Amino acid sequence: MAASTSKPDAPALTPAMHHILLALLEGDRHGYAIMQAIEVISRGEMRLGPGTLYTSIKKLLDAKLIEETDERPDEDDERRRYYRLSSAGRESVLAETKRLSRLVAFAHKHARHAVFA
Amino acid sequence: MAASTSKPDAPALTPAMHHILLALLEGDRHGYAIMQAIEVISRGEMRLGPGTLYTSIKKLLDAKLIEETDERPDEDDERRRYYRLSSAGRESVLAETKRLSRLVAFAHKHARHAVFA
DNA sequence: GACAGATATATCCACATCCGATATATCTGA
DNA sequence: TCAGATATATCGGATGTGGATATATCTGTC
Repeated sequence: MAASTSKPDAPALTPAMHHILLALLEGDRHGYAIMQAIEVISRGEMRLGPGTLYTSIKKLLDAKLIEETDERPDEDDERRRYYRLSSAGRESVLAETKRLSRLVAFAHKHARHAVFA
Repeated sequence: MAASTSKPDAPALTPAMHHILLALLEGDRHGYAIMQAIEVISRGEMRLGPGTLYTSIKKLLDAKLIEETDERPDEDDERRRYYRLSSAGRESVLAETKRLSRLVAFAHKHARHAVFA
């Protein structure tokens, strides 16, 4: 992955990592819920298998873009491990959003007669 | 790559393939020029090495998302091989743009106080 | 005309990423 | 009690990426 986010040496996001951060932008979630949220957010166009999901979570933890939280809702399944965005993770996903919005703008500029949602 | 474009069984685009199609949306180009255009379009955040570049071009040709053209400017370097978007390639890059614009909109919706370019 | 450096395509290999299968265990509802 | 969904985790194979290398041509300069 050659792409890097806006910060000088911010770790580049893979598509899987990007989607996980997006899911957490909406609120703290545990792994399995992140997987389901990604399917909803992407309208079923992005699906993470358990392999990609948990290895990506591990890498995001190592990069300190997400943190595991102690807080959990009442009557919760004790197997669940909850994650939240760190401030670096928030910056990272917003930088990636900015990067993608430039690509979208570029496509708009050069595509005539195209309709976008 | 689990993501698929809007068409029922359209081939999923890797980030490298996506950027190549974007470069060709601007106009017909040869391989090396595609590489340079991607660097400009992405503001240096995406760089394809020759390995990724030429293997991705080959896959796009196989998938019939791009075609090699005979037409070339006068006084041209004969080593160059020019490519253009097929109509399927055009649909594909616009579908990918639509997909990404939804992710951008999602991030906007859930990020407060964030500024986007 | 010789030369350097950018241009241009192409392939190889190592590494990163991704996906499905598998494993294990718990929760929920019938 | 049982089935199926939930939940985390790891493994191996397949795919994607990036840098090194190779070869050759073009351009400008001395």
